Amino acid sequence: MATAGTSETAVNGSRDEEKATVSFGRDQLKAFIERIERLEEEKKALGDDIRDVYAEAKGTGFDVKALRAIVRMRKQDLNERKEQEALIETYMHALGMLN
Amino acid sequence: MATAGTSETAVNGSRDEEKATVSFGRDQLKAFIERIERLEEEKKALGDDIRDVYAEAKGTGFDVKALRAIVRMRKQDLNERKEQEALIETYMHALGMLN
Amino acid sequence: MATAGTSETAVNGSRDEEKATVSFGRDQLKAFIERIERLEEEKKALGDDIRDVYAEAKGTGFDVKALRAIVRMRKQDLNERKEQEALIETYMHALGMLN
Amino acid sequence: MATAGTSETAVNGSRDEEKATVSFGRDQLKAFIERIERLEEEKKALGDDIRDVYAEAKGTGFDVKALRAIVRMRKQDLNERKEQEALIETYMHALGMLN
DNA sequence: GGAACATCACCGTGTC
DNA sequence: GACACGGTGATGTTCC
Repeated sequence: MATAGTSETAVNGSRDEEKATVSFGRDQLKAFIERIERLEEEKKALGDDIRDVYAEAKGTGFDVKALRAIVRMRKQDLNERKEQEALIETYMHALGMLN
Repeated sequence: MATAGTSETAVNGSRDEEKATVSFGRDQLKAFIERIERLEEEKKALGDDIRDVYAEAKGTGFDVKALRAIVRMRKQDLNERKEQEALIETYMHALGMLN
Repeated sequence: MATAGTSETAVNGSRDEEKATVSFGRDQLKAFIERIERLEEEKKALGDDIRDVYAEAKGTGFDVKALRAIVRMRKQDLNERKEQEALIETYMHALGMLN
Repeated sequence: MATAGTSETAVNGSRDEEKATVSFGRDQLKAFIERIERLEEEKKALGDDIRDVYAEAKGTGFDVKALRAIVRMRKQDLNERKEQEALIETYMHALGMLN
């Protein structure tokens, strides 16, 4: 199949058909771009909301960095977390940072 | 102000008040965490939607990498315009034309 | 003192003096910019070197994420680290993530 | 491949070989950490140098914010040029003019 | 599974 | 000295 949005000359087909195809490709492209941009705006808005919540929590005395750590850990699988911590301990031990 | 979530003994106030404060801190913490997690879920869902749109566009023959480039550039253009404006402000300030 | 690089007309002084001042300002600006850019290049190069070392370590079987954690911890003051961890534990406890 | 730093028992090989391997792992780990820390020190020193240059420029009357803006823009110009070239490649690819 | 890319969090700096 | 911003580094994701 031809790549959408390209302007390679069709071997067969009338000029009108080609024009219609190209136009359609352009409209389609525009539609996709707009859908994406719309979604990204909403996504950004949510990101801003999250920032605001952290800010609000900070305003009531919570430590943002620690909050983020909590959220991160809750997202993480328990086993993963333990494995990672064990590995770090191993390295620390090798470096004499423990004991 | 004291850091929320710590349990240092208040100089004044009954034990009950303290308990209530700690409990309230806990509830507040839960509330913040849950709000954040809720928002992050929605954000993730939007990310997935965006993915889907790209996938759909790809399915109709568009080149995803090029699409991403277009979206990126349109975003950069906006940013740059804002940056330019901010820069003009800065220069005007440096030249003593503001303030 | 006048702001360097600005072109406000000096109240006293010949046009030649002014021209010389402006030129000097320009040269000086150029010099500063170049010094900064030179230093930033070197800084970037070191950043790249660090990346390379991590990559090499990874190539010999080390876990990069854990290595980074180690480096971070060695940089951090011991007390700081403990405080942060204690705070996180407090939050985790409040959320029933411990016990 | 086994993760470096773990101490899983080798299926073959004497205990001595294993010990040697572990020790080597430790030495290797130390070496990597130290290389990284050394590089980070140098990097930090350069960061300090840059700060000093800005401070010096400020001392001779330049507006630091404006200076930073200039440096930033010059960097962006470079990046953009590279981005443009990459973009052209992408488009050519999308149009089937490459490959 | 590795490389490139986009996003995100952290930190240093400047400001008020 | 707290807040805001910009720069930088790290993480997670996508593509090959």
